[in-house]
Formats: sequence, C-alpha cells, structure tokens
Amino acid sequence: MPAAAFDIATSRPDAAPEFSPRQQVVLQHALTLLVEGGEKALTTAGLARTASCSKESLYKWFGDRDGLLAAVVAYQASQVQFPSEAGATADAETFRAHVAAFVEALLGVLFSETSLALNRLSIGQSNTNSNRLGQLLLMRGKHMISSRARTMLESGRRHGLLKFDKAEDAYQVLYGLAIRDVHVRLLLGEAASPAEQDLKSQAETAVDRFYQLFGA
Amino acid sequence: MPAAAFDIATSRPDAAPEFSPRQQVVLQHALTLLVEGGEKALTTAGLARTASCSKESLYKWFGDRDGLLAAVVAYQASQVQFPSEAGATADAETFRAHVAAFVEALLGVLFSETSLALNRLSIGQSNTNSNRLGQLLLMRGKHMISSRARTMLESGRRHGLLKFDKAEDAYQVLYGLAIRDVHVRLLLGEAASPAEQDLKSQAETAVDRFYQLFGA
DNA sequence: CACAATCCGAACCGTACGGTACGGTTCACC
DNA sequence: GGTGAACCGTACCGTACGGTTCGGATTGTG
Repeated sequence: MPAAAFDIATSRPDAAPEFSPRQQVVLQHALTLLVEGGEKALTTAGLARTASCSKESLYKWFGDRDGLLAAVVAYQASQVQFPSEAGATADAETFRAHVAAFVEALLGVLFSETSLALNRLSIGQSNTNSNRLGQLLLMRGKHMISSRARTMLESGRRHGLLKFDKAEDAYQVLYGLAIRDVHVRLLLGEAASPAEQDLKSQAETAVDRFYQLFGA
Repeated sequence: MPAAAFDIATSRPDAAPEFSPRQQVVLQHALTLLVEGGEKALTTAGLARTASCSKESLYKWFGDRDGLLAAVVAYQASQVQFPSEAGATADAETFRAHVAAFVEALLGVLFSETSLALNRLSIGQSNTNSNRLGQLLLMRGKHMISSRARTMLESGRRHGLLKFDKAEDAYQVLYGLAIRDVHVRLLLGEAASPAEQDLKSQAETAVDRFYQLFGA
C-alpha cells in the first residue's frame, strides 16, 4: 500500500482527517460526481478534469482509487453534524421534542442524496477490498449516531421519562419505526412518496409509537 | 436493444420468465458467483467457464450483460416462496402465530446471502441504466411481499384482531420493528449478532410490539 | 535572480472485460 | 446417411480505465 494512502485501520474514529482546503474542494467535486452518476461516474480522469487538478495530485494525495473513495466517505462523514444534547433533559415535553428533533435529523441525513450515494457506493463494494468502505461508513456514520442516540435515551430513562432494558434495543426500535423500509427503497432508486418527504410528521409519528412502547 | 434481451418493461410482474432448464443452471451458477464475489466477480467469461457454456450462448439468451443481471434477479425472485395464507384466519392465537411466521420468513429471506447479494447488486447499479435492476427487484420482491402482507393484516382487521387505518402503514411498522437497521448493516458487510441470527425470537419480539401498537 | 516545491495538463502503458466471429461437436429429425 | 439447429471452446477486437511519467507553468523563499 502506498504510504500516502488514507489509512483507515490506524486512524482513530474521531480523529479528523484534516484534508487541505484544496483537497476538500476536490473531494466535494468527487462527491458531486458520485451523487450524479454513481460509482462508475467517478473516474480518476473525470475527477481530475472536473476539479481541474492532475491525476498525479490525486494519486499523491489519496494513494489509489480506493484511498480516494475512503477519503470521500471520511470527508462527508466529517461534514455531517447532529444537534448536540442541548441542555440536560429539562421537562418531559422538551425531552420528547428533543427526541423528535433527533429522529427528524436522522431522517434528513439518511434520505439525503449524498448519504444515499455513499451508502450505495459502500454497499456495492461490500464484498471486495476486505470491505474497507463499509467498515468506515459504519464506524463514522451509524455507530457514531447510535452512540449519540443511546446517551440521549438513557438520559430520558434516568429522568423517569422512558422505560427499557437495553438502550441499544430501544434505539433500534426507534430507528425501525422511523426508517421502516424507506431507506432501502430509496437506495434501490425508488422515489420517496410525498408523505415520506414530510420528515417532521414522519418523525412525530415514529416518536408517538415509540412512546407507546417505551414511555414510562 | 437486442431482440433476445430479457425484457422487463413488457413482462408482467407475475408472469414467470420460464427459463429453460439449461438456462436455469447457468443462472444458478451466476448467482453463486455473485454471492461469493459480488458484481465484479460476475464476468461473462467467468460465468461461461464456471457454467461450462459459451459466451455466445450467454449473449444469445440474455442479450447483453445487463440482460443477464436482470435474468438473475428474475430467476431468484421466482425461486422465493412465501407460506401462503394457510386457512382463513381461524382464532386469535393462530392468526398471531401466522403473523409471526410471516415475519420470520421475511427475515429469513432478507437476511439470506443470495438476497443480500442481489440487493447489493441492484443498489450498486441504481444510478445507471435508468435503474432497471432496482425497479425489477422492487416489483418482484418488495412489492410482492408487501401486497401479501397487506391482505394478511386486513384479514386480521376484518376478524377484529387488529386495528389500523391503512394496511400499508401497519405493514411498514411491522417491517420496521422486525428489520430495524439490521438489513442495511448486513448490506454494508457487517456480520449479524448472535441475537439477530435467532430469527424466531426476533420475529416474536417484533410481533409483540406490533400488537402493542395495533392489537384490537 | 536562483532554487525548490508544487501542481497542472497531456501523453502513455497495461490490463481487464464486454462483445463478436468461427471452427468443431453433438443430437434430433427426416 | 444427410441436414440443420443448438451449442461449446477459443481466439480475437475495441475500449475504458487505473496508474505512471514527464515537461512546463506557477508560487514561495532567501
């Protein structure tokens, strides 16, 4: 493996890769290409042309094509921000609103074109390359979010607002209630129905049902 | 488009493609290659060698590579069987068991390596080729199953065992409770946890929660 | 100005794979 | 036995793309 390749195994999950501004611009172009045309649209020559850089620079910065793909995933993951635990769980009403906001943000991220494109990319590669991309996406994306969610839910349990045994299970149910099969259908290229595009009400319904199951 | 290509647009969703026995053997080999190595492992030359047929025959039967992929999806879809509505909803107990069995079968299909491989393939191609594979998989797979599920749930409602407004919504919730994010995690290459491999108890828990939400 | 580093643009190479052509074999049917 | 269709195996072609190399332009530094 080239020394300049973006190394996943040794990089800490929370260590920002810190791409240079120029590199970030290039990665943004790569992301655009990916969103528009899928993986086969992201060729080294095409990216070099689009981003007005040389292939030499691409290989210098990212090692090889796989390194480039990994960098794109890492870059996008670093761009995604979640509303942080604003205020330590005041009353029941605001906590519930907090959960709903979390779910809405989750839907917003998962249903965005960029997230879909990266998931498609990682899934398409998941049985090659010892599956580096899938691991990266899971670590930087899903596991990150799920740990955030667990602390939120456990905070609700501490305050007697929720009741469950394992936070992980509760989160999984919340996820299932919110996402259902919409994610996979979008990944497969189906368009979201109008109702499914109304993230706010989708989140509300999911939280309603979640409280029916886990409300104290 | 070659005349011999497997045509999706005009084929009825429920019309069996009726591949010849020889072709089915070849498609089975293709499926094996796909499961083992993903899309890039399924080359026309490789399939010809593995299945002991000539590339000329492949192109004669399936038109081109896309036609081959479509044929693989259609073939596998035709292989999947679901337990049919056995007996028209006797008592509450057996109906609930029926629902649980349905969910367990659903989990069994979605988590199988072949289903995962085909979903990975279709998702990977979903932003090319005007997305033929995704459409096919959705029509032959998900929509097929969901219509089956809706009639089952509506039967339960008619007998006063369930309560919901729209069967589609109820099914989506049942799906979400059962699948949660496991499907996507498997698609990304993560291994299922031991608990997630116990389909029967997973299905039971999901049905429990479903009844908490929609039981009459 | 001299020097080094960086990077762009373009040309180039090797390879893998989709698709085609063709000779030879089997087999059903007359 | 003769004929034709279906098919196998293999060789072949064109192309697209990953990766490398190189000349020249730009920029920064003492």
